Amino acid sequence: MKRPTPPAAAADVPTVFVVDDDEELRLALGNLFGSVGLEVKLFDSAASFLRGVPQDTPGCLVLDVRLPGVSGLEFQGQLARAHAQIPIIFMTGHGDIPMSVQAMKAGAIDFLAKPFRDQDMLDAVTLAIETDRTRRARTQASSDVRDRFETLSPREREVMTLVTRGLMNKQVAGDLGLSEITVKLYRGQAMRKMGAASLADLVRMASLLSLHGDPPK
Amino acid sequence: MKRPTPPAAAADVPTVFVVDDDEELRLALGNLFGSVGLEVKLFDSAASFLRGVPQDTPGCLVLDVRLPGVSGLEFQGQLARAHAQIPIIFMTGHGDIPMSVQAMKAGAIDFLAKPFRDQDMLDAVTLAIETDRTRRARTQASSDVRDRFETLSPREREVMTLVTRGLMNKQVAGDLGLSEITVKLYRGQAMRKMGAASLADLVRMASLLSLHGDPPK
DNA sequence: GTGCGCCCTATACTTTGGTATGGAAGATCG
DNA sequence: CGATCTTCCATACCAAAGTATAGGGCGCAC
Repeated sequence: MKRPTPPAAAADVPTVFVVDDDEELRLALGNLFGSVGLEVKLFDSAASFLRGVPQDTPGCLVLDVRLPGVSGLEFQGQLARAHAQIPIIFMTGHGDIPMSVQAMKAGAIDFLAKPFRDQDMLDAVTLAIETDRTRRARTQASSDVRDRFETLSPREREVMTLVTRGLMNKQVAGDLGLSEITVKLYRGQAMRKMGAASLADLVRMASLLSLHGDPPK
Repeated sequence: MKRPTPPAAAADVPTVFVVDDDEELRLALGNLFGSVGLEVKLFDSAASFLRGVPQDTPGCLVLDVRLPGVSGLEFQGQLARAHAQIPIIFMTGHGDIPMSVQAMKAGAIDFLAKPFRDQDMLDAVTLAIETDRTRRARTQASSDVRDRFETLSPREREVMTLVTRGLMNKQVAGDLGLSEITVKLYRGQAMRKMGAASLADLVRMASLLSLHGDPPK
């Protein structure tokens, strides 16, 4: 199994991660977010952020575009490639339009030019955290199902796939070269292991797992 | 019924709609898009675009931010409110970062500062058209299902809802105060009218219709 | 080897699902 | 008023799904 079921029950209080090499601004942002009751962690570079945040804490990232080492935009790309889906809010002192557009295309929540108004930053962070919360809820729901699916034996998986496609037991049997009674057996086991109370449930799980195609977008 | 089933078979050749008050640029863009085999229509204002494009032609909108009358950004908002989901590519000569960010947040495909490279514009348009094509395919698939769902009688709809939720016929009967045989009757009729070959199909249609909740995002 | 899990089947039986046919009551519309 | 639609039920019957019990063969790990 991948996820150790109780993943250390990561503190689910949302945290704002600030990455900026300007200490003064860092502290100012720390105060700003602290003043509205948010948890904050400050970093002076992308590298130290990576070092300091191995766990999967919910929250968002407030990132300066110009950083020592990799730029903010490059860092965004790295995170994306690593499938780290933390919402990002950019700040910049010397940005231009193409830069902001690139960041937004890559999924940034916002892109603020310095100096920005405190309220704009707070609004962006609020939205980012809400976004992260929603995404996490969805992700976990589907990964629960995925975990259960992985406990199925190969045959059980095949049967589940065909059954949720709408085939009758005898058709599944034909396709897999089995007898109908065997299909019934695996079908029942799949239902039990997946925790599906009905075929309808199982079909929805199959959808979540994209067993047939991705249409549900 | 809403959609008259055969909706005049709208020409499905993608069209680039250009809205800019600078005639010189309009013509240049017309040539550019024409040279790669795209259909193009040119407009000098948002109003004339609205007048000239009542149908739902697939394609994308290349829009100047600064326009006579409403601004490009306002126009984007208007289209969104009117549920016109045509992908938009902005152009601007005097834009700034907040402007571009606002446009991107509102779903613009790209935001190009003038002067831009022809290739950048073509890339953006290609992506926009692909986006529109995908969205249309999805939309139509679900609206077909929706049309069929509307031909169901109220009872048939109720039965379909409960059945696809995973209830057994007898449970549905109990919930609705019917006899089981009646439920079977409506269930069968619903399947036929919806064109579902199996319960699994029906469940997927129910998902598309959000009969139980929106989870599938 | 012994145990265990997966794979597969069979017999036997119950419960659901699904269809067909027929009939009855109320609503709506031309 | 008759046509049509929706709603509802019954009887009858068959197909499919689901469960239980009992087996045998295979591969892997202890």
